[in-house]
Amino acid sequence: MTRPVGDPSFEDLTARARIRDAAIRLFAERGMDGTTVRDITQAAGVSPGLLRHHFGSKEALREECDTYVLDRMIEIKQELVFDGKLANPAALPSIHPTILLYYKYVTQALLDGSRSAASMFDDMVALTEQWIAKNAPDVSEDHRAYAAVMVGMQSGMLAMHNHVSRALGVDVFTAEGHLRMAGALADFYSHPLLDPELVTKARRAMDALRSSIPPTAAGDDPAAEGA
Amino acid sequence: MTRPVGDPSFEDLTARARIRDAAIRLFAERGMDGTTVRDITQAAGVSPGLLRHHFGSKEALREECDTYVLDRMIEIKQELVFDGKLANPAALPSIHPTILLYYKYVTQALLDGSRSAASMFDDMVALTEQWIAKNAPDVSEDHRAYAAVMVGMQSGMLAMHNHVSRALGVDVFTAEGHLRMAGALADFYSHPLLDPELVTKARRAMDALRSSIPPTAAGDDPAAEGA
DNA sequence: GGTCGTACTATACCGGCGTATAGTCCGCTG
DNA sequence: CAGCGGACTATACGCCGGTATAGTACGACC
Repeated sequence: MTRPVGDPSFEDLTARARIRDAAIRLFAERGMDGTTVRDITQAAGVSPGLLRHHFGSKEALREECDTYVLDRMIEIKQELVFDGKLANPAALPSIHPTILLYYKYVTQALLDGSRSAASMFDDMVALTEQWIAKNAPDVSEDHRAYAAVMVGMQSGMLAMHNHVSRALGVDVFTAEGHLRMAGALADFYSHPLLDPELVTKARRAMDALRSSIPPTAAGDDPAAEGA
Repeated sequence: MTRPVGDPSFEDLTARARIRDAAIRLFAERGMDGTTVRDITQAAGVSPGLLRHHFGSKEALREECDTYVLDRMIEIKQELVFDGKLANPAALPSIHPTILLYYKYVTQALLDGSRSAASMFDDMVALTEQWIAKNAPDVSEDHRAYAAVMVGMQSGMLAMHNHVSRALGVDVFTAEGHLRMAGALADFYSHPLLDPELVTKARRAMDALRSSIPPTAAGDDPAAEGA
């Protein structure tokens, strides 16, 4: 009831920090819209008014959580790189369990339309594109699309974490589940699944289609939804 | 204002069908929680009460939309396979633009926690697992995880469609954008990105970690959120 | 032609939401 | 000790969500 705090550093168990931490956890779990101000303050053990007093609004709190989580993430990663504790980022969560929560948070933030998370996404795409250009330029002719798809798939898989977890029988946001997922991911990256010839044949068919498609398409187009 | 209908088959422009179609479009666009009953009925050009009259509740409407979309999807795919119009499912959207809307819908349904969509996900994982066991058993030792990750990545990437689209400069839910995405995806499947030796080395490090991890982990664990 | 069922509207209800405001407690400073 | 400011609570306001209900228009059937 009265908020079980784990191991907060001493000067950080102020009510303000408790609200922020509760918000991060709840935003990560249920998303921004799925979390009410009252949920947060109840989890933090304070009154709803205090949230407004400290943060002004729910939106402002969200932005503060965004920057906080993002800062902490790069902080943790740099720290680990400094200590040289690991070469493989996939193994990171098993060392620093809090980062799994942050992964979850950022994933949700992407779905919720957070601008900070979106720009982080863009940064990752840019970095991936550079990495490909330098280390594996032959994997695709369209480096940009390749990078975007890769980042989108990785973050998207986390967005589907409950379904993936259900299929796996393990929560991918636990160290154990995350490792299993990372293992499959490694296989994915290292072994070609499809025959390249078959793919180029398919691509040729796609190219043929591309020229012959009607200009209209679905999506947010208000027309063109048939029965 | 009064609902621009595209090309509904005649007996299907009943108000009931209009409500369903509007709901499908709005659910796909904004998700279940982001769409209000009044939004739907306004888009369908009817009064809010009529939704309740025909469907009973918003939740019941959602379920009907779910089954409708899923049925239509397999119907369309079977039809296309029957006609032999294509061998490559990635090119499908350019032929049948409505299916892009359905893709979007199912993706959102997965995020919204729809049971029908979840069981569709499970089916796809099972099918993928079988396919791998038969056609590419050497890509991984953990066929289940590989299949789950693969399906999760594909559907998840669509969940991140706005971010991927932003990075690409094209909406991936248009025929043009979808083709570009599919192209990158094909590269992804056909060319190994990482050196297998490097991966097996990383995997060995992961195995070492797996035995030495603390039993606790983040996620929905109420404790263990540090400062 | 009366009645009955169905499609449909108008409007009200109730709860939960984010937010605003008034007020209390309390440690610090002059 | 007076008072002042920040942390914090209690409570209320306005809005909007899904839902419920009463009522209307109209075609079908006996």
